[in-house]
Amino acid sequence: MPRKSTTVKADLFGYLASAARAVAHEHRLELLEHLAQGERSVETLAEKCHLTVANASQHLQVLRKSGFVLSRRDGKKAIYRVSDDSVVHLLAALRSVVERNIAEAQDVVAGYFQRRDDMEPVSRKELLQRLKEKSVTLLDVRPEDEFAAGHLPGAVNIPLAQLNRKLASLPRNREIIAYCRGPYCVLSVEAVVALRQRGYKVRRLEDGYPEWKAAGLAVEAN
Amino acid sequence: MPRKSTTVKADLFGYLASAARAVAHEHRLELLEHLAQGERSVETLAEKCHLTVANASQHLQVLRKSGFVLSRRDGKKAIYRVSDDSVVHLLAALRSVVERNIAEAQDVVAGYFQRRDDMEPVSRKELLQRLKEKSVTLLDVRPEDEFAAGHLPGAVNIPLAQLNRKLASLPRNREIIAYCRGPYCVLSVEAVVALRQRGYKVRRLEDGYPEWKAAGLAVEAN
DNA sequence: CTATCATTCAAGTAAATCCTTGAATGAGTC
DNA sequence: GACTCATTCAAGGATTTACTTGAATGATAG
Repeated sequence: MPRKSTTVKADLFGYLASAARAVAHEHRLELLEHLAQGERSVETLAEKCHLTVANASQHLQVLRKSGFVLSRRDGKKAIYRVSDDSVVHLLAALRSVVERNIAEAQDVVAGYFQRRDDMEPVSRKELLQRLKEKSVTLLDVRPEDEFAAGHLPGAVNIPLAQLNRKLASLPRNREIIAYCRGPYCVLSVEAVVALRQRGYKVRRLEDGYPEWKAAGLAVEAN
Repeated sequence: MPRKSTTVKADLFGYLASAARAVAHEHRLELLEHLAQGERSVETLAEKCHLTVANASQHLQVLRKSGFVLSRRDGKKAIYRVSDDSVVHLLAALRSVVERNIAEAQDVVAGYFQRRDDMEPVSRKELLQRLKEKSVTLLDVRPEDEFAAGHLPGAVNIPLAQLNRKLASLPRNREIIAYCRGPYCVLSVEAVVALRQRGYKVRRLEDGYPEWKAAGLAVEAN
C-alpha cells in the first residue's frame, strides 16, 4: 500500500505500482492461477504451490491488500478467491507483453508448447463454433476438485494422472479438444501428447478455464 | 530477468513476474505514461518525471530488459519508445484491477475526477460518433511536443498553460471535448474546470491519446 | 473449558531494489 | 586528437521484500 502523497496522480500511480508489485512474484502468480480455477483454502493452496502454510498465508495477504483476492471464513478454514475477472484480464495482458516482447520467453513457448504439441491451438471462438455443431468432445484434464468447482459446458473430466486408465470414455473417431488451467499450464499439453501416441485426434485449447469464464462465456459446476 | 529453471511453467512465470516487477514502481509507470505519448530522449524524460538523468536511465534499462521499451541512437541521444500496444493494454488492465478492487483508489478517483469534473466522461465510442457528425470541437491540452508527436484526428492543440491566452480559437456554442495523456492525467480535468468557469460547454474524454492509438483508431502527427 | 486444527502474526536473517555520486563510454564538433 | 554532451556504468548505503521459525489467535468439537 502506498502512502498518500500530495497529488492525485502520484497517489493513483502509487496504487498501480502497489498492484503491480503484488503480481511481481512467481509464487503469487501461481497462487492466482490456482485461485482462478475456483476458491481454495490456505492449506490447499500451499500444497498445490509447494509452499509452507505460513508463507502461502503471507503471500495471500499481499494479494488481498492489493485487491486481487478476497477471503471469507468457513468454519476454521479461510477460503480465498479472486476478486474479479479484471484479475484474469490483467494476467492475460501481462502474458501478452511478455510473449510479444521478450525473445527468450518466445523461445520457451515455441520450444515447449509448439514443439511438443505441434499444431494449431484451438481458439475460444473456434471451440464455441465446434461445440455448437457438436463436432468435438471436450476434455478437461484438471484434477477433480477443480473440475467440480467449474468447467466448460459439456466437458468430460479425466485428470491427467488417470488418463491411461480411463481411455474407454473417449471417442476414437471424433476430434477431442483438451484444456486445463490456462495457456501456460502443461496438463493439456501432456494429455495431447499421450493421446496422440495412442492414435486419438486431439488438439489443445489455447487458454484455459479461467480465461473462458472471464470472457463471460457459460460455465457449469457440480 | 529470471534465471532458467527446470520446468517450462516456472520459467514462464519467472518472465511474467519479471515483467510485473518492471511496472511495479511509480517512476517507471510515469516514464511509460510519457513514452506512450511518443518517443523521447533520456534527458527529456528525466525532466518530465523530475528524475536525475542517471536514475531515469536506470529505470529505462529495467523497462527495456523486461520488454516494455526499445531504444535507438540518434546522434548523441538515446531515444526510447514503448515496444508495443500491449504495454498500453497492460496499464489499462492494471488500472481496471485497482479501480474495481481498491476502495481507497476509488475514493481518490471519485473525489478528484468526478468531483472536480462533475459529468459523464466521454467514451471513445461516443467521441467517434460525435466526430463523425462533426458536432464537437476536439481539444488537446498536452504540451506542444507531445501533440506534434501524435494526436487525435482534427484536434486543436492548446497546452493547458496557454489556455487563458488562446481562448479565441474555441467556439462558444459548440461542445468541446478535451483530452490529454490518459485517464489519470489531470491536464484535461484542469482545462474542463477552467473553461466551464468561462461559460464554455466542455466534457472530458475518459482516457487519453495512448489508449486511443492502442485501440487501433486513426491518429495524426505533424 | 480444554483440546485441536487452520490460519495469522512477529521476529530475525538473507537477499533484492533504489537512489546518489562520480567516473567511464560513445558520438558528435572544433 | 582534444573537447563537449548525453548516456551508461559501478559502488555504496538505506530501504524493502522474502522465507523460516515458533508463538498467538479464532473457531470448532468433545
